[in-house]
Parts: sequence; structure tokens; C-alpha cells
Amino acid sequence: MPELPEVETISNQLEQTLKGLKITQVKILSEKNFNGNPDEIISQKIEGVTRRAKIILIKLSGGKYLAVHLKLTGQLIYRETQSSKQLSRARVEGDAKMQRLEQSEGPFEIKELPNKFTTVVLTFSNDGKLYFNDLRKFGWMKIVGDLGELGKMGKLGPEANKPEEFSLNYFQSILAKSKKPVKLVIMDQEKLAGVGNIYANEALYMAGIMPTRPVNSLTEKEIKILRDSILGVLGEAIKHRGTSDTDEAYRQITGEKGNFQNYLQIYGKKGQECLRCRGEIKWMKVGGRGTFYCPKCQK
DNA sequence: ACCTAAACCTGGGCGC
DNA sequence: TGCGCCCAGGTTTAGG
Repeated sequence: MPELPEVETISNQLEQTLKGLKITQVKILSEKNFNGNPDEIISQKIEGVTRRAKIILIKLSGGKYLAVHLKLTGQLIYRETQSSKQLSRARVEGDAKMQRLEQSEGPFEIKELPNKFTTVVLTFSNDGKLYFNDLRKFGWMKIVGDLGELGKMGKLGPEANKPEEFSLNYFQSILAKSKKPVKLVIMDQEKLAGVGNIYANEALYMAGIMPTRPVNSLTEKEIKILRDSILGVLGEAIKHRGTSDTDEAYRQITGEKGNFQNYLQIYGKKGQECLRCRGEIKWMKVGGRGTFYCPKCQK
């Protein structure tokens, strides 16, 4: 699910929420989604939470990290209270935060936790709990000393939302070498970290470039515009706390949806009108992934 | 080195 | 209403 803006949002919220707490319990409900010895992290303090590409890194006082990848449908939901008694008390007392939680929408209405999709539950020294839910169970948690232990996943390009790392010079250098479709190159995590299917579609539309264009055919001007579009769309999506396009995937740690789905221009809009030319938005597969484009506006 | 399809899973939506 | 098929925010792996 989550791409850079969603993982950034979750990571920032976890940093705010978990920093300084100790892990008191690790309950594993799905063995295949937790890699490592859970006893190793019990009673360790959370020193901070950061992000690299689409990986969340929870730094522990023992020096290691609890790394989390949400893949397509992973969620991390934090609750300090969950009993129905507490819910009803919050209702009576008009607790704004709890009411907001109760009102969030979708089939996973996260009233009951853990639920059938919960794979791991971490409990902290304040009795708060972090629920790792994952409908498709592709996501994982892993105890690692550094990113190198993640194998291929640890080999990552510059962060796609950071202009200094993702420099124009660097972008030009990776594009000159290859005849691959531009969409595949900007989604290649080893070349550029954080861009996934939604934001690749959006950035290419904004830049007016066909997703299938061989990268070595891009003009200098197009390369500049594409870089600006990637930086721009990721920045905006972070501001709006990510995209919750469907009901079953990305949520903020409160259970609330993000808001960037209201600002998408091309992703998921097959058959609808292009905002720019009023032509029909088309769909095709590029590298096996669903790709939305406007044949008039993207060359 | 390239490309594609399949694999990991579960559920929603569509056509018939 | 039900069945079969295709689709889904990611990444790895197998085969040509």
C-alpha cells in the first residue's frame, strides 16, 4: 500500500507517540510476519522512529532496529484505550479523540482490536498497544542491526522527496543509461527510493510524459519537469497525510484515513475526463502494473 | 542484461 | 444470487 508519503506520515506519528516508551510485551499472531526473537526487544526503550524508502525503522535502546514493511495492506494502529467501557466513558465525557476514532469509516472499523487481520501486537509501558494489521499478510516486522541485513531491500537510492539527495545531476545520470520505460525506472527502489504506483502515475501525468517512454529519450527539459513533479506530488501528499484510496489499506496510526485521494488527478480514474483536455483517461499495463494516462496530454 | 509471469494472500467489483 | 475472473498501494524469484 503505502508509498513514501504514507510511510512518512506513519513514521512521524509513531515518533511522536512511542518515543521514550518501553516495550513490555510482543504478541505474535502470525509467525510468518515476524522475523526475529521477540524476547530480544522486551523491556527495551523506543529511542526514535524514522523512515528509509518504504521501511519504518523503530530504533531501540539495545542499538538494534525493529524494521517494518507494510507492503500493500499493512496498517499500524495505536490505541491507548480499547475496552467498550472506556469507549462509552469517552462518549459520555465527550472525548473528542475517541469520538473521532469511532467515526472513522471503512470495513475495518477498528473498534475491535486485535481483529482477524492482526499479525503482531506490541504493548508499551503506558499500556498503549500498537496493532500491526495486514489483510494480505505480505508485510513484515524484522529485528535488524542495520539495513544491510535486509538484503536487496537494503539497497536503496536517494529519497525521492529530498531535493538535495535527489539531485538533477543524479536523475540525469540514471536516465541516460537505460531504454526501460520511465515509469519502471522511477519506481525502481535501488535507483530512487519511495515512489510507488500511485505517485509514479501522478508525477508522469503532471509532467506530461507517457509512462512507456524509454528513459534515454527524455529531453533535458522533460527530466527537469519530471523531477519537479515527483518532488511536488510527494510533498503535497505528505501535507495531506497520504492517500487512502480504498477502504482496506492505508490508515494513519489513529485509524483515520489520509486525504490525498481527494487530490489525485489520474490514478484510479480510467474512463473519466482528463482535467486538462477533457479527453478520456486510459488504462494499460506497464511492467505488470496498472497504469493510468491521458494519451493527449502525455507524450 | 532484458522481460514476463508467478508467487506471497484476501477481498471487492464486475460481467454473465 | 452466484460463479468466475480480474484487479489491488510491493517486492522477490523463476524462467526464457
